[in-house]
Amino acid sequence: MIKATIDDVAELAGVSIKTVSRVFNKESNVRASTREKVEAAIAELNYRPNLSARSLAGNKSFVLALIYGHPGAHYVLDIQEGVLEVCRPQGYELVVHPGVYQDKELTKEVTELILEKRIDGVMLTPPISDHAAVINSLKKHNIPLVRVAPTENKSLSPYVETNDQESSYDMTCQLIALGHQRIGFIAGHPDHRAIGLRFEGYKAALIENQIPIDKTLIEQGDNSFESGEKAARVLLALEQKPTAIFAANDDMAAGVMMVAHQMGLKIPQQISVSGFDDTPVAHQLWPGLTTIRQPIRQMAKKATELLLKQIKGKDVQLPASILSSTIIVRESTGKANVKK
Amino acid sequence: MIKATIDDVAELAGVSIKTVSRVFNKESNVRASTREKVEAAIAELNYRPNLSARSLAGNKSFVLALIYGHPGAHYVLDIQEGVLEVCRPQGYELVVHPGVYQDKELTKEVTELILEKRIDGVMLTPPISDHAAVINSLKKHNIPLVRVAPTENKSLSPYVETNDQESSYDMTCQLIALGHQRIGFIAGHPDHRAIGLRFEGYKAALIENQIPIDKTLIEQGDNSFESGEKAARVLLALEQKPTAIFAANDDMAAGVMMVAHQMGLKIPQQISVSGFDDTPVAHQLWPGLTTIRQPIRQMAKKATELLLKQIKGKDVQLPASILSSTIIVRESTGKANVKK
DNA sequence: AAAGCATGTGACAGCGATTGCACCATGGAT
DNA sequence: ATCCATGGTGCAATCGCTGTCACATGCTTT
Repeated sequence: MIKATIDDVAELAGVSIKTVSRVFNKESNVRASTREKVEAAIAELNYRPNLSARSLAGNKSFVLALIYGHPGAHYVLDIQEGVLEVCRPQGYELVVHPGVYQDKELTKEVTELILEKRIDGVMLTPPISDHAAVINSLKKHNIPLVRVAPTENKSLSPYVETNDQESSYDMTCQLIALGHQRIGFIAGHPDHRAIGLRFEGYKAALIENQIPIDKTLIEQGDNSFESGEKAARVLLALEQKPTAIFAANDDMAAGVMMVAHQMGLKIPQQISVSGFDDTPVAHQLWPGLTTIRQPIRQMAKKATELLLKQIKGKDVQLPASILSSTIIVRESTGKANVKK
Repeated sequence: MIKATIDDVAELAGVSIKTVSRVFNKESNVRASTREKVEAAIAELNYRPNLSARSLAGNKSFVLALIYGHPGAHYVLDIQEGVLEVCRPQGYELVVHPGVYQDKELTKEVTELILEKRIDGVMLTPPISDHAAVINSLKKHNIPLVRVAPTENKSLSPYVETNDQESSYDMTCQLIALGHQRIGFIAGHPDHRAIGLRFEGYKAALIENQIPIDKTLIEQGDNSFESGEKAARVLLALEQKPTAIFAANDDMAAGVMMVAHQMGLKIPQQISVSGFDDTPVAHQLWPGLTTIRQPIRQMAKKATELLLKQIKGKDVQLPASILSSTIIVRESTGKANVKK
């Protein structure tokens, strides 16, 4: 099956190639009857335009780039598949690029990629969605940009986000409602600003409930399992142990559970644990981890729509949509075990 | 920074564009002095050929496709990044396509993708590496193909694989050495043939050690955590319980551990558990899961090299390289607790 | 009835590379 | 001295599409 070209279609339909082009690109000023003729010819020949020719002539590539940091394989893959789901049907292809936030070369890497591949639009995921140098370079080259969950300079580009802060506020309130007063918090990696908001939610809930914020209950993690373990060892060695620990992501929460198990603490009877992200590990742990699920795929889909709109020259309004996360209650949280 | 074209380079170097093209494509019959002049001009202008133009004229796309099934996010992402690491420096881009093995449309989907995007080469990962219809279609269209861990029709294309069977043989032997005689096995999803080999390794080890194969100790799973749970409930309810359970992947092993915990069985004192894959969950479980680590990224890199060789018209010899997996011993396995 | 204006369509020139072929040196074989 | 491979180089066509612009056509408007 050799591919038909625009000339074949034009000949079959008895029009010029320009008209075929117009029909294919849904331009206006084509008579309905002509359009139908052309469409029939397209269908009959199973015509697909040659992408390279299109790009070359039109100076577009029909390729989007997804620059991702590494907040976890499921997150990345979910985003990736969400993007594909939206962009493929619209004739756009996706190129992925794993980037390291701390890498000095990142900006150069991304810029080269964009220039060489003539990328039409770029999506940035956390933590790179807050990478100022990358964003600036993209803006300078005038590349349409959309960001997932940025926390800074939100006016620089359209974006999508979730109500992380609110969710962690809710989660904290829920723990308080279970009778917990000493709630430990393990913060995420400082580079990853979106995760930082989770800490704000925690604080807000304590304040709202007039529980003093005790700095000894707050540990800095870096999103890794190991950092969760380390923080848990500190928190659970306190004279006045917390009765609950809220980790800013599931991996760190898993670390907490590991330490609790090793110390022979019963979850949730002696210590409640909750996480954030609802990664698969959350329900594979024992007991199941109470956590917060983000609508990752939806965010990606929404973001892709915003990006394509920009590319097509439509105005995109800020601020972009906020999608809601959900608390998933499992067995790792329970009533506080307060000594009388 | 506006991109230089081949004409700019030719002018600066004082040669024709044809010669620039020859230099860039490392063709022969260029005088060394000319080559140097051109290379200097390329460097000075920071010239990068326009991909679209190259594709159009040369009828190549410089794009590879990775068609992946879903054996787990880490596996997929590892493969993906391994491929990128090799193909990018050689000027090839990657397009990813999540495919569902059971999807009737998969072959059509892949074929369309290949035809529309003029993909230069395709990589298939398990379980799609054994999808006969997809492979046939690719062969029919004469697209260079490489497969990761195929189990059937290995002569159809170059491939890479690991010694899954041998590793699970080793793992089983190790359990036997710890005194286990009743070793349960939870098999993987039947579509995923590579995982099937793991069962063969288990059987071989038993036979070698003259332990009768007891069908009641063998359960069918489907790679999911839940199927591991279900299988474990059956195995651990047996009158003659196994003293160890070997699951064909980590997720199922995690399910086993969950059930064991729920039943109050101590791991590994009362029941040893081992998995396969060394996914992150393996060391986040408590106790840490003894498992087998595959060199996923290396496989991807090797496979990409094989693919690019084919594309460039070099002969690739079968069979392809076998990379070794490693047993990772953690705390979930221990001496058998045999009743006297 | 003439002018003006949208609407519909096609001819043709690129886009920036590759590729086939012609051409010119050069040096060894005859 | 002549011829012929052979290495080295350039001209011009080509890939399949889009964008510009000119040109028809049919309808209002005066």
